[in-house]
Amino acid sequence: MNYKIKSRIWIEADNNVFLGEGRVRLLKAIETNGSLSKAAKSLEMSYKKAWTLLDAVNKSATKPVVITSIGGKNGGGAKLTPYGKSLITAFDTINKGCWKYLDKHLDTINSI
Amino acid sequence: MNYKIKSRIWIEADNNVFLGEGRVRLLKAIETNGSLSKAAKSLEMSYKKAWTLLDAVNKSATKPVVITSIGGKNGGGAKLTPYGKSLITAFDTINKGCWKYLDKHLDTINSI
DNA sequence: AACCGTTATATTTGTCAAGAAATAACGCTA
DNA sequence: TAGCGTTATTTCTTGACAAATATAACGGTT
Repeated sequence: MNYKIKSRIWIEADNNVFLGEGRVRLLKAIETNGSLSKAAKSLEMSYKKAWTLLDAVNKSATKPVVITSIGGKNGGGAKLTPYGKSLITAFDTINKGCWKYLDKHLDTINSI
Repeated sequence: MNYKIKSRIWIEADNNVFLGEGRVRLLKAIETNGSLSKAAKSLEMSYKKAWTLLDAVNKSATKPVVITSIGGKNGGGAKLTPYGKSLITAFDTINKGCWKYLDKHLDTINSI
């Protein structure tokens, strides 16, 4: 049997979790749907859970990541800032690089 | 403020977690103490939790990792096999390399 | 002013995992 | 055979986290 190496990476700010895989997934869904409630639905997650995650992201970020608005033509919405989009890209790049590194070193384990 | 990137890696066998940071810490304590109960005490962990962890490791390993014995001169004990020792070393090496990789790419985040 | 689809928030309920405690089994020693 | 220090296992409790529910607030539209 062969082993597999898995990993989780996350970004902390001031000892609080700022961005992780789940939060990035949520940000991507917000970008796609333009609204927090639709994003939550698309991820089969409760609105409250999504809201709590997003709140945590916004509270620990150094610059705005998502802009939300209440009321108006379509009831409101949520939109990523350019900073938010850059964060997603950077996170994904680093994460994929990490997987690649681990894949490269898997034989260290399997050949013991 | 600067962000930090953190990570967790673990090894899976057949879709079950086999080795992670906590289990490696336990294996190291077993190596040091020669007994599971003493290892648990040194990590301020209940004996049962330690036993459950070790049981999971032994069940998903392809070769014996720890040999335990009941009764006898000193009541029994737990001892790492050479395979177990090699696993610890390999895990630590890969883990440190992963941290190094992430450190190297942290500025990607901080410079956005 | 009533309505709609949002964001925002509090409260309650349910679930699951960690922890504690108790007990059995084992094999050497004296 | 009684005692000792282990490993091994079951049962019960507790506490934290997840989920569900309810409600308020907002600002355009009709």
